[in-house]
Amino acid sequence: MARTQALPIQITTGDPRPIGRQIIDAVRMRIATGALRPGAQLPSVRGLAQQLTINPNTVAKAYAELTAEGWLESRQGLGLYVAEPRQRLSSAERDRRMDEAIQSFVHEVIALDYPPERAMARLDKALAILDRKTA
Amino acid sequence: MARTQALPIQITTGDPRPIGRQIIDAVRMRIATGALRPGAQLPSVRGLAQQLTINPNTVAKAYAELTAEGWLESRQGLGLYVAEPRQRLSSAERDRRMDEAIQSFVHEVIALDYPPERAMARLDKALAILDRKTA
Amino acid sequence: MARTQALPIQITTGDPRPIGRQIIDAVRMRIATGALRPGAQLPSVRGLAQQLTINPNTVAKAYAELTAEGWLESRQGLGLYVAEPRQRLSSAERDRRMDEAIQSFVHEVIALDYPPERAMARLDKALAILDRKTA
Amino acid sequence: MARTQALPIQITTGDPRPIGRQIIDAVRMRIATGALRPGAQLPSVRGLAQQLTINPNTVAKAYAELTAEGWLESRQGLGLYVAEPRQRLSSAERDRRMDEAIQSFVHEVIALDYPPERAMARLDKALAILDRKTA
DNA sequence: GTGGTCTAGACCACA
DNA sequence: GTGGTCTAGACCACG
Repeated sequence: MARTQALPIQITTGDPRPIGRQIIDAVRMRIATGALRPGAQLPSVRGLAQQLTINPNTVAKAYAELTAEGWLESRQGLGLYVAEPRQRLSSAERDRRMDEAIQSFVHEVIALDYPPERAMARLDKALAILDRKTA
Repeated sequence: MARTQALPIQITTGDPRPIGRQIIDAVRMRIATGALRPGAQLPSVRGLAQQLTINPNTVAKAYAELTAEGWLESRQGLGLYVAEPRQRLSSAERDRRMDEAIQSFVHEVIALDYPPERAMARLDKALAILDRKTA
Repeated sequence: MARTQALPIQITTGDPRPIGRQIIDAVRMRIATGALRPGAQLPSVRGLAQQLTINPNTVAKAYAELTAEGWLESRQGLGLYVAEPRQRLSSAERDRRMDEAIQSFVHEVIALDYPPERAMARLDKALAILDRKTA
Repeated sequence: MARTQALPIQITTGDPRPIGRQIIDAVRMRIATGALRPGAQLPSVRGLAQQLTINPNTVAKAYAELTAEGWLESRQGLGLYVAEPRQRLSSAERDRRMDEAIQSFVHEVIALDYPPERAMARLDKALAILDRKTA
């Protein structure tokens, strides 16, 4: 019955990502950093939609993707909960997709003519939030 | 393996990027790594379109974006040439866009539950191609 | 330009599966049996929706899931194509999902009090379509 | 490991099935394997609901479906008992529903690109629990 | 109350 | 022309 304290998901109009993706990223981030632990309940589709003043279908679609990816699990009629962590993708697929992310990042560094060392330094700092999930 | 002066731009059907973006990325990459030096001439719109068997409009649009970004300059009636390097974006804008790229990368690391150190190591290796432009 | 001959996807109102799922199953079946080979183009979202007289969004969602699962890949502005086969899920995840399917089947055999040997025989026959993909 | 006469029905939150279905499946399984024999009494609606800490309505609905299917029979004021086995569905209907189950299984084998022989082997093993009801 | 599915129609990016 | 995203509102199953 008790919600998991606050889950202040925010959407930003200035953000280039579609709002569904913002929700997905935000939820994954909270799980990865330990702000949302396995078993925690998520805000209801309708509730979050109302809070963010967006369409419930957009929230439902985001939750559906997170469920398909194994981050959440639905308990019929009760709501959605954070699932136990499990390895869903094959190593090859993970490496393939990381390859794409790396290529994309490299292309952006080039496009901005950004100093590679500085890019690495900033990225290293940004990844620090994942260091310990026992936040 | 060593790429020299020619510009063997390849487009890959399996690539998730739209082909216009593939061209842009490829040209910027060649300039950034020194494979294309300032003053070098690019293949004509029609020539490249024919070579890649794609729509000339797609090539023209890619070249237009590269020109707008300051990578290329057109010499009327002669064709497109690699421009002298210059700073186009403000520092603030560059930092803002690098921020976006970093956030995007971090989100992918999270989504894949990829070991951050390994991601950094692979990225570092990928960025090595930019180390010295005097290749 | 040329479509891959006929792709007579059918939806049945009597089918208990939602129509989106019917599309997904049908496309996967055609790929698995070799009726659709890697590189083949699929009917357009709007085209298939019109042919089946259903909403284009339903088709789009089905195609999106097939793309997320790695069966299809989209080429911007050109359409959707059958992707090269690749192993996307980890072995553990595949075994876990097969476990669920087996449990579900066993429960149905029990519910119908169906002779297990006969169930196995019929299933064996149904799986025969996968024997050689070079149909 | 060996299950005897008690009826230690368990519901699992990680199970994708709704809990009402879990109850139905569990009871049918126990009857099919002989763990529950004709004439045996089932836990009361309220008792089971309390034991599983779920809504009594859910238990009542599950029992109602099992009664409708002919697995249980109610003796007014005394409770619910396992019924004598009887053929409820026509052969045609049983075959039709087995068809659906088979199709569903085949679709999952395809979706997972799971080796058919291995799927059959695992299923055969899972069905072994039904071999002799005189366990 | 919860999520899951479907329909309808709009707007955008890409080619 | 293509797919991708979002909104709006309806109906169903589950608890």
